[in-house]
Order: sequence, then C-alpha cells, then structure tokens
Amino acid sequence: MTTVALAEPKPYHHGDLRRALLMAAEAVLEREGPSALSLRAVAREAGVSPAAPYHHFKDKNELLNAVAMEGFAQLKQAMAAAIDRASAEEKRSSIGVAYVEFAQANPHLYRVMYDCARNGEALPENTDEADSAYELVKETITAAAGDQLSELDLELTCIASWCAAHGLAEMCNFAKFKPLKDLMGGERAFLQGVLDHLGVMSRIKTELR
Amino acid sequence: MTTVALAEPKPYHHGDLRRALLMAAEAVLEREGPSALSLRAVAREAGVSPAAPYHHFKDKNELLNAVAMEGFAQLKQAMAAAIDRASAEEKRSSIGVAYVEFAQANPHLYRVMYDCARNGEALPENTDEADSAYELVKETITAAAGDQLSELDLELTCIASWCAAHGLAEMCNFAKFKPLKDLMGGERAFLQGVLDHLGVMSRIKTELR
DNA sequence: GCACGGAACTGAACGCTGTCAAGATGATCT
DNA sequence: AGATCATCTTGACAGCGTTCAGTTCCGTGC
Repeated sequence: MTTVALAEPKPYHHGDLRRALLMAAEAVLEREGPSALSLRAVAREAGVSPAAPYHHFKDKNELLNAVAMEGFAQLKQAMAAAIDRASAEEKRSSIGVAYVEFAQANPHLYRVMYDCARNGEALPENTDEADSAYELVKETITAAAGDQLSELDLELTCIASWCAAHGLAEMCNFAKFKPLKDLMGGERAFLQGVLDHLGVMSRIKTELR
Repeated sequence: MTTVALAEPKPYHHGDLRRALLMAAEAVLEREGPSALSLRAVAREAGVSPAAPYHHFKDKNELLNAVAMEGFAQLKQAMAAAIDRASAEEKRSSIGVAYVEFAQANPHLYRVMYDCARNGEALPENTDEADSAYELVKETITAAAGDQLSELDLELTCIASWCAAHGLAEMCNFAKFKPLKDLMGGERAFLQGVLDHLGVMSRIKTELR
C-alpha cells in the first residue's frame, strides 16, 4: 500500500517527497526493524534514487531525527488519550502505563526516538516534541499534587517519573522477567506493579529514620 | 600504548587475540565513540587483518556482546566499591548514584551494554554478567528491607530501582537538565535528588486515599 | 508564448562496512 | 620429519552513506 499515486507515469518531481520519506521510513522500521533502516532502503521504499533524500534532509541523521520527533508526537498523543480515559485519581498512574505500553507497541520507533535523543546535544531543535510530551506529564503531576510540592520537588518528581518509565520501557521485554509476568497474570499487571514499587525504598528509608 | 609486545617480529599467531580484540574494542570505543566501533576498526587497532576476528567471534554482534559483558562486570565492581565505601544506612542510596555515575563515566561503553541487552533475546548467555550485577542490587535491598517485604515486593522493588537507575543514566546528560543541575549545585546533587523523588508520587497517592 | 533560473531528481562514483572462501603460516603431536 | 589443525591473510562481494555532475521539470518575468 504505497502512499503516492501509481497510475500516473511517475512524475519526475514527487510533490511531497519529504513526507513520503518519513512514511517510508516508518514502514521500513516497522517491517524490518532499526538495523534495516538505511537511507537507501527508505529511498527504495519511496521509489526514488538513493541521492534524492539529500534534497530534503542534510543527513541520514536528520531524517532519523524527523522520524523521532514524529514518534514523540505519537507518544504524547497516546498519553493524552490515556489521561482522558482514566478517572481523576488514576490519571497519574495511567500515564505511566500508557508510556510503557506505547514503547511496547512500537519498539522499533521507540528505539529510534531515544537513539536520537541521546545524540541530541548537537541538535538543539530535535527535542521540541519530546519537550511537549514531557510538559504533559508535568501538567498531570501538577494537577495531582502540585499544591503539596515545591517547584523544585515538582520538577524532580517529573524527571524521576520519566526516567523510571523510560527505564521500564527499555527493559520490560527482557526475557528474565517472563516468569514474573506469568506469575502476576500478564503484562499490564507487571508494569503497574513495577511502577507502584518505585517509592518503596524511599518509604522504607523514611520509616527507618 | 598498544597492549601487545611490539619488539617481536609480529608473530603470525597472536597468542591471545581474543583478549586483545576486546581491549582494542574498548580503546576504539573510548577514543572515537560507538559509531566508529566497526569490526574493521577493532582489527586495525589490534594490528590484524579484517577477517581475523572471525576465528574468535562468530559475528560483530558476538564481539559487542563480549564487550558488553565486560562492561557489566565493571559496573558490578563499581557498585560493589560504592557499597563498601558507604555507611550502613546509605548503602542502598549510594548504589544508585554509583550506577548512574558509572554510566556517566563510561557513556560509550554503557551504550554498547544496553544495545546488546536489548537485542539479547536471541543470545541466551549474554546476560550472565548483567544478572550478577542485578543480584548485587537485590542483596543490598534485601539487607536494607528484606524483612519488611514479601518475595514479590522485593523483586518488583529491585526491578523498579534498576529501571529508574537505567532511565536516569540514559537521560541525565540531556541538555535540558543543565540549568537545574546548576541550581542544585552540581551533578551529584541532581542525581541524588532525582533518585530521592522516585517515591514522591506513590507517597502522595497514599496520603490522598 | 517563451526563455530562463533554480529546485527536484538521477546515475555513477568514492571509501567505508560486515562477511566469506581460499590460501598461507606455524605450533603441536606422533 | 611429517601430518594436522587452528590461526591469520588476501582478495572478493554486496550494501552502506555521501558527493557530484548532469537531467528534468516547475514557476516566474518578459
């Protein structure tokens, strides 16, 4: 199912190759995984020559960054939908599960997203969408507990939540967790269980003092 | 500063090329980063032909896995040292900081470690060292709070701690956190602050109920 | 209605990569 | 000494990212 008209005699100028390349990239990514996501493969998928993408992206890296931004936009959307679905008191909890489940549903995309994010120092603009998704988390946490936390505590709590979610997203598919998941009755219970235990240590520390 | 004898007339048989390749890989990794870590570059660094590594590793991937296992061994060592240094009540806290600081001190190695770990489904043996490091965390948490937690809670707490540490390790160098770090008076304060806030949300949730 | 400037695209080329088959080398065992 | 066998080299292959000279076509000014 290609996205561009096939009947026409393949016009020399593509119309919107930039968008077509992004969709081709996501198609290749989903079908063959990150290791097969070469510039040439994307160009092939879009039906253009290997050099064509260079008129729309400086680099392979710049293409990947665009894919990553698209991914962060989707992630934000998934989290927003989860918030809408959840009852007031479950909003904060459901956003974490939604985050991890998005990563599980789009493992290849998620990988590209963070490969780009880690290299992001050199590319100041590439985190716009990531920022926007982060803000969504911040709003949710503020709504749940904003009046109980200082500005600094709020920020640190958001960062801690995001880090925990990211860590879980990257590791939740490790084979070693399989038996535990079965024991707990499924993926979602496992995810919720881990997220619920983030505070256990600090609570114990508090009690001990 | 090559690691193998230079004076000798370059013996055809290398002696211990496997180890030499691992050291060469870590050297290349430190000097030029993960993107430059090609099989050929490693062979070049070790002073052998591009095909030589294939007598010691099935794949490029298998070489990277070996590097990753070495990295997990070093990580375990770093955490163990931190535990030894810390007072009894700070052991659990210091292990998290040690984890993240190891990742910051060896960013390239840490990246290879988790790139391998994520692909690990196909390679059953490659997590031995990671397992061993995980066990160290489990022992520490058990020592701190074992009697207060069920077996399941203990396991979930360990996983949650590891996930949070991993997430922080991957994200703590994001440029957006720079101002906050300065405000808090340095890297270590920031790390400790984030780790200390992991439990904030669950504590608030508890209070609200 | 038409030339022309410039953007979009192609095709061929460069050096790099991972991998493999065939041959050279030298340590080891009998 | 001779045979064996793992080890290492040489040379080759396809595929990669990237560049560059040329081709095609769209939009604009006349």
